Amino acid sequence: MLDSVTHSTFLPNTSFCDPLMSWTDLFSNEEYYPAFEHQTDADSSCLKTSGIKSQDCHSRTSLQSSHLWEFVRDLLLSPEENCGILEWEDREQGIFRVVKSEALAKMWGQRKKNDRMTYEKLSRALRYYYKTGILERVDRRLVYKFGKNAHGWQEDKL
DNA sequence: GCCACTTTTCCTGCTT
DNA sequence: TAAGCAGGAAAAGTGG
Repeated sequence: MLDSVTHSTFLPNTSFCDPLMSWTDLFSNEEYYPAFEHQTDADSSCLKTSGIKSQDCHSRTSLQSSHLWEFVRDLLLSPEENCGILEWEDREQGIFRVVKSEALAKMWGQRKKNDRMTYEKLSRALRYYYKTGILERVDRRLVYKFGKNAHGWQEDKL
């Protein structure tokens, strides 16, 4: 069964659209760039590009998902937008890695309107998903795996 | 207002 | 030794 949140919005060549003027627009705003001083110019450029791109989008996107795991999933399914913040380790098994932990936390914080969000807090929330089967533990740092209760991440089910 | 669920916050301990 | 990550406990937020 398709996940209504994801599928229509991450088809190839589908422009990213930010629903709440959320993170992409926020990152296109210079006010938010100081938070990314630790990142490379390439990262900032990528984020800024995403924001510009979002302005002419045509459809609502999944990044309005209310749950953290959906937010993470949607970033993974939108490689143009995650700017290398997340990447698949094993796409078929649902194993992924957080490459830029601080950037991910910042995005989530913007999404939740919480500028005190850190990766430490975000990762704590992710670890709670182990209990519910949405995520499975992988014994490697910054590596997670979608569990049996996670949906919408499988390529052949999109 | 209550309840269930999710997320946030703080803290401690472990690993790299 | 320091920094980063994992997990326990409790509080806060949210929606039904």
